[in-house]
Amino acid sequence: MRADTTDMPEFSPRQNAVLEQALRLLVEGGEKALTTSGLARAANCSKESLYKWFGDREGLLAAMIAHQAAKVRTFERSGERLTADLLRDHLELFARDLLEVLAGDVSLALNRLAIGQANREGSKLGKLLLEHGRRQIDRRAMALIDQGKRAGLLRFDNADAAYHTLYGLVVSDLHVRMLLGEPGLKDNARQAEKAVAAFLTLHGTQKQSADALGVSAGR
Amino acid sequence: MRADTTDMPEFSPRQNAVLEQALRLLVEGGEKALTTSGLARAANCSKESLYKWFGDREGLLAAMIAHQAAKVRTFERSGERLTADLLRDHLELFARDLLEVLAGDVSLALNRLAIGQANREGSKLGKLLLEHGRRQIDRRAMALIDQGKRAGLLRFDNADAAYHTLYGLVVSDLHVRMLLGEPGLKDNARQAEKAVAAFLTLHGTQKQSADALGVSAGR
DNA sequence: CCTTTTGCGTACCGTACGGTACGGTTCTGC
DNA sequence: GCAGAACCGTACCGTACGGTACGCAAAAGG
Repeated sequence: MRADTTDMPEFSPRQNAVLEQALRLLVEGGEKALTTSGLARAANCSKESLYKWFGDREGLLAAMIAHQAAKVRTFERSGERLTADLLRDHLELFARDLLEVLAGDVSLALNRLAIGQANREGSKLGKLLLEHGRRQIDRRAMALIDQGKRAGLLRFDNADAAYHTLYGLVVSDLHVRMLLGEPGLKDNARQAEKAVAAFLTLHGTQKQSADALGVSAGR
Repeated sequence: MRADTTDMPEFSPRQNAVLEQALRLLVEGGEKALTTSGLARAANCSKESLYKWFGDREGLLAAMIAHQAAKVRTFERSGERLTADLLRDHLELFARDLLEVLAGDVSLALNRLAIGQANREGSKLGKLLLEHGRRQIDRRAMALIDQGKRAGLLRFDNADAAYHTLYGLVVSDLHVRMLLGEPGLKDNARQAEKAVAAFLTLHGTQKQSADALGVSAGR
């Protein structure tokens, strides 16, 4: 067992197919639909193999999280020079991607699963989900924010706090609402626009037009 | 059965005591610890009584939410004239209260319960929790924000959007993180300060000192 | 005083889960 | 071609849950 750098356990293709079925069951029917017998039936494998591969049920859940995290890769092309417009575009793209990811079926199902399991102490699922699922998108945003500061387009003391501000402006309580079963937004792009405009008002160095802040036509 | 105005079912004292025990079990051991047998044993009542009072398990959960919501009452003293400083104080008090409520044991446990149950269709728990648990605090904030606008201290198009902005600035992703098992903030008051400062920068009519925005010492 | 209601404690039932064991089959390495 | 591993399908076990039924004590009501 190596250090915790970037060693994905990387399951076999067969195991990945099984994990895919597991995710499907979880998305379709929630935690109660994800039983060992049901998964074995759906994936055409034996329960014995499940226990051999993943240890026990919690190991299976952890493997599902790792498997899903491995699928979501975020590109990091940060070569170009930043202008104010470019920064805004990238921030809005990030915001849209964030909203899309959070509203995804699999993401919601896994978060519900981990949250439902987060009461008793020995539940590493929550931590696992935060680390694996969030690290990618966090790093992308932090890189973008840092770049904006180095380019003189953003100002802040604490990059972490600035990122949390951006996150809050973009997501607000939408994530929890969706986790509780409410439908998502009708227009992610509009929400992204307004959130980024507010963020630039707070942390941008250039005067903002404040158009998208609240002085536009109907809601 | 009347209209859905404000008619709490209002359980008997005995039933309230049972619901209190149910909440205790839920907080201590999560959903899996809240079994009918366990509750009957803990509350010194019979399973038959449980089913007679609450119908079935979901009815019990709904009753728990209603019972908890009935305990959290928010005061609405809105007589005094608002000044800028007073508005800021009230906003910060609201933010601190919001953070405190969200971080509460019972709130977290009930949210985890409803979220874990929110996958399959027939789960009214999520909606119930949002309506009962959120309505009080939402109305308090909306009243405050409206008052601020009427006093000429705030400007915005859409009070709802402005409230969501405030909520996002205060809470960010903290709620989800706590639901996943992370510990809460060390200093709610500081977070409330910074969030309200940012909110006033966005929607206040007076120049903000920007002191608490990010140019202060330490993280 | 007697009757009716309410509710406690316990036992019970059907079901479904997590986890294990076993026989038979396919795949793999030599 | 053959031995051994991997694996599938199924059966099995213990347990624990949701929900129901029953017997009996205590309170409510007349």
